[in-house]
Amino acid sequence: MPAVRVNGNGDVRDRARAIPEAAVARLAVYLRVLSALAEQGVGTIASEELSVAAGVNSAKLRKDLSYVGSYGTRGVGYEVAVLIEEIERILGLTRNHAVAVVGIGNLGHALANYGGFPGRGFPVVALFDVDEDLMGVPVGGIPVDHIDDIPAVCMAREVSIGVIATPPPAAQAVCDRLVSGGVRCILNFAPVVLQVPDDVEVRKVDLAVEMQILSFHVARRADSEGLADAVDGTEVPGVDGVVMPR
Amino acid sequence: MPAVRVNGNGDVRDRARAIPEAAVARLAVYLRVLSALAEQGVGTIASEELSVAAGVNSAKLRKDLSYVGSYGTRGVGYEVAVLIEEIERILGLTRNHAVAVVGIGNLGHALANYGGFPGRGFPVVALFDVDEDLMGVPVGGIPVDHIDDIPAVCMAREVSIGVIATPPPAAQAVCDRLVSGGVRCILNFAPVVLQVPDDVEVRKVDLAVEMQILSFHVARRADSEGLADAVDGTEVPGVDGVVMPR
DNA sequence: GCGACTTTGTGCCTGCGTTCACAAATCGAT
DNA sequence: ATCGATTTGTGAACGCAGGCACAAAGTCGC
Repeated sequence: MPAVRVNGNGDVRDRARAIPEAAVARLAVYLRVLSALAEQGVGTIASEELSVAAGVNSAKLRKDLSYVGSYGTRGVGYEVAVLIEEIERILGLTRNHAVAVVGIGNLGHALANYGGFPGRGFPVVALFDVDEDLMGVPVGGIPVDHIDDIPAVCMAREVSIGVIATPPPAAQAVCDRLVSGGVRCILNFAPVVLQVPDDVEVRKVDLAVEMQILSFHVARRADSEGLADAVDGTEVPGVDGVVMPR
Repeated sequence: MPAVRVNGNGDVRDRARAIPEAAVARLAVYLRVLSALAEQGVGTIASEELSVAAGVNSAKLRKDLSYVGSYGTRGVGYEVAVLIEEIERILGLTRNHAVAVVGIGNLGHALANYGGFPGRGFPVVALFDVDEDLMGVPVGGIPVDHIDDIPAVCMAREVSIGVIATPPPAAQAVCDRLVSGGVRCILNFAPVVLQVPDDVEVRKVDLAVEMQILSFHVARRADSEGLADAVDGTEVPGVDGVVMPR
């Protein structure tokens, strides 16, 4: 995080910088909800209603939207079309972002076929794998290249987002090649902590971690119940073998 | 979120409650790194080294571990085996958690075949879909049931974690059925904001949102560069693509 | 045109998570 | 047995994000 900003007049760059990551994630959600509303022909919506649909507090929603700018009308609400446009602008969705997928296994295959990629605006322009048998084979219309060619191909096709869907051991090497190919944003599905230069942005999607977090919650619940029983003495008859190790 | 706790003496339940969600996610990462270390025959490790491998600050790592308990030896470090055991205990990984996967499309298929599910301990015990052609067909060894049977089957097989991999329109209905089947933890891959009772825990994995966040970062970079040029008037002629922000 | 009503935008407070920095604990060498 | 080196565990400070609540702003009805 850079130093404190003393500005008062927020130019675009400062404002963009200032948007908290959490808010950006929510903006993407708002955008989806708004798109659905637009399709239903809704022209205007109030923060209260939108916030419910997005599953957040209405004050938070308004604050998030204020990062984007002031596009609401007091006493009325927000114009859906305008909001969509502005959020897309902030998120950089008015421009296309070339995507490269590395690792054409189960997941990579699914990604490559995901028809233009979620939400559109993310054309897949390159696929990579180590498997010699896959070389040149078109998957979802794009031929697979060898991972050794990552830097050259990414550079040539101006890839801005790299998706890593390889087995864990290959991930770091692949990541390094993407970086040397000029890719500064990476989406990592491999269960590995990637080491990258400061100016590279990595987002990870980690199934195992998600499952374990849920496991924690399951365990926590079981603990509470178990202890509650112990504390208030309420014997729950039909629990069927739920014994707590502490 | 329940009310504030006035505790001061931390019994197990409170401690479990007290672990911040972010810390839980990191514990899962530490666990993975530790497992790798154990396989390499490492017996003891210091917080500093472990923190680097996990990509976090060493103070944060120690604090995270302190939520689990005091299992380090000052002047030496942590015993890998002990740490693994304790983290597994806290995350509830000493017990199996039955998983149900709903939506046997591209992703659902991949998940069902994921051999015991990431990291093990998460046996898939039920599969569901709407497609009549899939009924009874075994995928990864488990026959597919109809989504109408979700409540009954989940109840019977004591499913504790439900995974939603359906198209967006079906997600909420599926979710409702899982909940009525007693499932309290849900992993949602559908790009939809699920509405659930307070006592149900939902984690979402949203590809479109991840891509859009990355898009934001790409755009932010582009903006900075563009504005930097505009502001200081420095025309960058032959940069050949590599421009450093900052 | 004016007043009542609605809804935005935001200043301020609160609380949580991160980071710092140091005392306590342990080990190994002398 | 004592001292120095090392590393943990945590109290305290800090900073950021979330939530409340209200003033500003605009609409609609009369």
